[in-house]
Amino acid sequence: MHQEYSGNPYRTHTAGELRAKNVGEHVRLAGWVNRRRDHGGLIFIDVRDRWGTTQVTFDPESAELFAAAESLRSEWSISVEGEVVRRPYGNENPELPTGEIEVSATTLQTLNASATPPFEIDRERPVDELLRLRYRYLDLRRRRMQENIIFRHQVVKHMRNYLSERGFVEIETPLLTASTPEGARDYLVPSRLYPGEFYALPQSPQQFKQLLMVAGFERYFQIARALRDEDGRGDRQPEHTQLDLEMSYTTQDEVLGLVEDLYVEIVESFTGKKLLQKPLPRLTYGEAMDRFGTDKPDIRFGLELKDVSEIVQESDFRVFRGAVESGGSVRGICVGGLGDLTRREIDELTAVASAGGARGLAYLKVGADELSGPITKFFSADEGEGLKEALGAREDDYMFFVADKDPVVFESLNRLRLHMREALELAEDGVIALCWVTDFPLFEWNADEERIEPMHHMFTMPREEDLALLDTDPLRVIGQLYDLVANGTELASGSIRIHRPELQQKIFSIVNIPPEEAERRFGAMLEAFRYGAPPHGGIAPGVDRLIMLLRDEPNIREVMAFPKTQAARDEMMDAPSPVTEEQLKELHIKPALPPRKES
RNA sequence: GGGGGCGUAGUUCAGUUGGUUAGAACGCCGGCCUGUCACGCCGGAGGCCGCGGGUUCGAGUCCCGUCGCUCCCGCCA
Repeated sequence: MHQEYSGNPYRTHTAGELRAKNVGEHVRLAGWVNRRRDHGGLIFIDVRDRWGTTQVTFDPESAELFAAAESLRSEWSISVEGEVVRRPYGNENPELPTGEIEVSATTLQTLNASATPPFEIDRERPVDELLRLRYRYLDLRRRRMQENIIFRHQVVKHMRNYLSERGFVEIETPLLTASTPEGARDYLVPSRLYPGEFYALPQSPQQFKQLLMVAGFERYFQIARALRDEDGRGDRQPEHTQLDLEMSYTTQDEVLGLVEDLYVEIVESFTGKKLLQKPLPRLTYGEAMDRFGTDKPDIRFGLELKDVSEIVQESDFRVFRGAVESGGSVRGICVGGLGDLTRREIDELTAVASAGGARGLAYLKVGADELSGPITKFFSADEGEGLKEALGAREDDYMFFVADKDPVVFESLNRLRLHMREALELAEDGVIALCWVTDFPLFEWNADEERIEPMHHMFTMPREEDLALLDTDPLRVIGQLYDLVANGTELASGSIRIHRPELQQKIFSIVNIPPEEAERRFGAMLEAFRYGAPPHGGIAPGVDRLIMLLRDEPNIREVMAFPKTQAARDEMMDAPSPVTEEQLKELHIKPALPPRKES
């Protein structure tokens, strides 16, 4: 793509576009000195800008120009003028799109010298994270980061176009809003005009987008920042970006179809990756748990869970029998290709399962005729055959079992399954397995606090056919909830919302929020619903995680321009940082602790 | 809040059983070089071994503490 630079004093072309057809043209390039190769009587400078690099040559005919070229150093900002010439025969560089030509310099302008960079910009080599973040503007100059950030722009632009074409309106919602505790910890902003009171930065624009449906925009979206004051992870930052969207008079199928088409388009037109399956498979929550032990299944590989409770409920193995008798289950997965596991390896796998809560990991190895392993003796021949058949086990396979309450069994076998994915490299590179998980329970039981909690949030509409259950057995109510999952990570989460105030009130009472509190926290929404709020629903796909997935980046920092450290610091701007006493005074704040010592 | 890994030259790292002058590569500086593109060759500078304490005749190395980065658990609707 050639942009028009007429009248631009710095450049007539970018450093990525010149080809053999430009030979003979007089051009001007602007960019950084990527590399200088000084041959004494001939100097090569690679000029780098966002679009590529072009080799510029300086010969000693003009002593002044040549001397100027000799003084150039890495990362100096220059503008250079000259003639596009074909490289001498045999000196083309096929690695470079501009490798057939070079620019023979006639004038050189140093726009700005550069200090020696703290790390090498032109080399893909690991650099300490802290250093990268402290000099993020230099880190971002590196090819990989340039590509990631530009790729991100293209995907987001596609999202904007896709939704705009379909009648969606992009609307900004406030950053300064009210705290609604529950869920993640809020970032708080003290108010100057209201002593002792605080704004909160939004964890999501949830209430605003529902209010926009009441306001009649019908189709809303926003590339929205979501902020949460929780500890970081490789895929979690204090602020992340969501494609937040909401529709009126819609259904679950419509929302799923809209997002599915968008994501299939994105994967197919922006990457060389293969979608495992399309249309995207839809699993109910129950099915996902039964088959994979998680509501975020990685369906790129098998090793599915099988319930063997019935087979072992009368076996001599007390651990299994007891689990079934006390209302839990015994489930297993069958794994091939492990060879003969050592005691130590078994211990490692047991530790993996234990991390999920299991008190142990039982296993049987399948031989030609018989089973082996420490628990073999507890099972009759019929039971052994039953287990093999249930798990589809063949000779040399290992069958692993966990017996406990269902949540523990699921979590432990899920972890074991994911461990096997890494250990046996079961997930094929370049394949993206997108799937929908639907029909989540509306509520879950919080055993610690002995109360009912919303699984997603309290604005989720129950399934029509389950409305009656709200009064009798709320834990059995299925919500119109859906998640988009890719290779085992959650990419999006959404629901059809409640739009009638009396139903919303009922939900509040089930999760034990008294009317006064509901009024205080969600008053605006309850009030709004009284004015003919239309049925509506939406979803909020995470942008950062999507880009990570598409770019094969292992960390969310690689797809964000200015991320924070794991300890939530901005090392470049030095935030958070102390403020003046005046500022605090204006905000009516007195720190209870002395400020952090400078290190 | 808890657990693991890491912290040595500007950068990425090596550094043996605790041993005398702490190394390499890249980068940087100087010199030479007219076809390189990770240019080459010669020379040079560059170290609070994260910080503090301890053990020892002697600590980059062992011990305690602390700070930072990172990965994970908790947490994250």
